[in-house]
Amino acid sequence: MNMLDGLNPAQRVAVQTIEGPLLILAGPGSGKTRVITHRVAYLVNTCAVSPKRIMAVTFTNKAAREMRERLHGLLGRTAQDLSLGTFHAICAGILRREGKAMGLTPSYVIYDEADQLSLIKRCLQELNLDPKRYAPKYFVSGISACKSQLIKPEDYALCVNSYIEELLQRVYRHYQMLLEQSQALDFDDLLMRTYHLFDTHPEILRRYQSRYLHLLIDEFQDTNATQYALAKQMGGKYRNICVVGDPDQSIYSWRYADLRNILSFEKDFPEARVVFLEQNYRSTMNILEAAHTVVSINENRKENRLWTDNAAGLPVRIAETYSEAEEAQYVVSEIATLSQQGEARPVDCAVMYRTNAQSRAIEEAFVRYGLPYQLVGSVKFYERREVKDVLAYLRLIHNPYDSVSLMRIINVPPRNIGQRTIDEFTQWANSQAIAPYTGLERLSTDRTVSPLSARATQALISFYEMIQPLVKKSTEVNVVDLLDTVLDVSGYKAHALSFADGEDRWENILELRGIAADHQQAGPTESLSSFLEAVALFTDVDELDERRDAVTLITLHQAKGLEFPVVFITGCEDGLIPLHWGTLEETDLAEERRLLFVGMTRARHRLLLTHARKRRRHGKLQKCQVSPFLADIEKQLLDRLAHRAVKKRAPRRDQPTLFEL
DNA sequence: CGAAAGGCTCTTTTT
DNA sequence: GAGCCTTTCG
Repeated sequence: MNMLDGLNPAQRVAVQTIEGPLLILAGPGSGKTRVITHRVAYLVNTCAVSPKRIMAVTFTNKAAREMRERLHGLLGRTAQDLSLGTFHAICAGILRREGKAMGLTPSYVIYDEADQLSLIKRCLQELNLDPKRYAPKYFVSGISACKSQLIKPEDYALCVNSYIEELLQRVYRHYQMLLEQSQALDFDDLLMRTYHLFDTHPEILRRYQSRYLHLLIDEFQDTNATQYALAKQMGGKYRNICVVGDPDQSIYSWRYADLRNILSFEKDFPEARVVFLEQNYRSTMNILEAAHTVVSINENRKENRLWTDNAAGLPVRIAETYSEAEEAQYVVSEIATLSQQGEARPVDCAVMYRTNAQSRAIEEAFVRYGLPYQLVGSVKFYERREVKDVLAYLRLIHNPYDSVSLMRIINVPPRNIGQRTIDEFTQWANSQAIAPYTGLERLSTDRTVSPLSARATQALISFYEMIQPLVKKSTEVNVVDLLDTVLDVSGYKAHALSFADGEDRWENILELRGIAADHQQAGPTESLSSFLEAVALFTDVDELDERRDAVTLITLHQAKGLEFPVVFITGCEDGLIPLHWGTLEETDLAEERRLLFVGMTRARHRLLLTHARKRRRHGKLQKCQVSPFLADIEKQLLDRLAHRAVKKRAPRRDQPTLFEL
């Protein structure tokens, strides 16, 4: 099969330019995915490059999985040999194999944001800082900012300018110390520590550099400085680095993605070739024009003028509603009508919003109408209490130094280890400069060292004596058996079931058990490891099920990379799009425009933008104005529906409510 | 010492 | 409106 079939000239150049650095600027709907997969297939089939020598980096796990599936179709079994995943997943693997060189155990655990937050709180406590005065979240994001730019605590010490920065420096240093003690890495560490591993161990870097003949990075506009530095390291030998992205779709600067990466790629690699993919195959001309207007207002853009052969299509609709409830009704009734008329099935439709909080009203309307829907990532599975608890047991068993997990479950279910006991115990462990688990170990060998009452000491020792045999067992049995034993021995099963919603909790635990069952390939330790790693890096977009005939409810951010025949963007109001909150931080209007651009360009045939006059926010009813971003769109592209007209289309809810806004 | 109830604050986007 | 923390009660 010829890998160039069905590609336009620009796409062919993007596939065939395999020597040296290459920048592919790919607008929305320009066949980017096709180009990337065909490029990899071209390298393997036509240029005889071994799949083992190709690394492709995607933004989400889902994108990685889909790419592997497509490549499996083009290449067959050998697609398994490609290194394909997110930066985080790839780095997690490298550190699993090579971390020993810098004192990292292969059973290290990955801390998610909740774990980070709880560790930060512990830092504040140990540094005698009042968490009410200094928001823990501030430190989480400050540390993340540092790590995204390869700034270590000692580097940061050099550029401290204010008291709060001084505090950040101290918290950062302490936090890193605790992470190390816990043999744990946060998301940013996965990247930063891989960079430092390569930086301090040239022999390891050389191995990876020599292995990867070709490097391909997707969604390059949303990479941070650390990720770019990693790419330069790994591609340093052959310089066959191909980056794909679109500056207009950069929407993660709040996560410290750095647009400069893509804007200055040509300066960093003067020999780079640049390919523009400007033909859009996805959207109607009206949709494309309207979306372009929104983003074209931005200054300092790299103009990428999209065009399409598609028909003008329907005008973009802007509909005003009275309240968010009416907005939701309108959306649902429009979808119901389209569905009845056979114009679109529910699965063809997506409802997008800026904040997750908005999904609630929409969801209610779907329930009321009995229309099937699929909510992406709102009640996050891996954030459920019971799921986190059970995972904490497994993590602790896998890596007993993991102090966050230990603290989480030491008294869950209740086993008479109260806050006071915990505080005194931690203080004692800290004074001995040992990890909490080591402290438990010591107490059990010699309880006379205990600073606590005999009763408290006994409770701690009992906990240790429950966990320790499980640690041994974890190297002998598979994940599912281990999980079953944990649920039994710890009393967690009974604990979960004892709640009013116990059945639901147990269901979730069983679901987790099912996921664990998928990881039983290798030996016990490896499968536990791979299960915990997969779980840590999993995100909610990953579970979007395209086979169900249901409407997708999704945030604008999560919608990146997806497409739907019919798209609703709700809450197109000043304050929501663009989002602005208290006085704390400034709104990046350019990024807000890009976000709306991303949302609009997800639509193939129909695009409907809705805004409400009144909306509940922060528990208060607020008056809302239409988003200023819509003002510049030319009138002939639009079909404006005033509130009165909307009301006729959106029949009243079939159940009476107490308060009509 | 631990559990339950009430008061408090804070509300963006996610690997 | 929700989750977190503190207070109160057992």
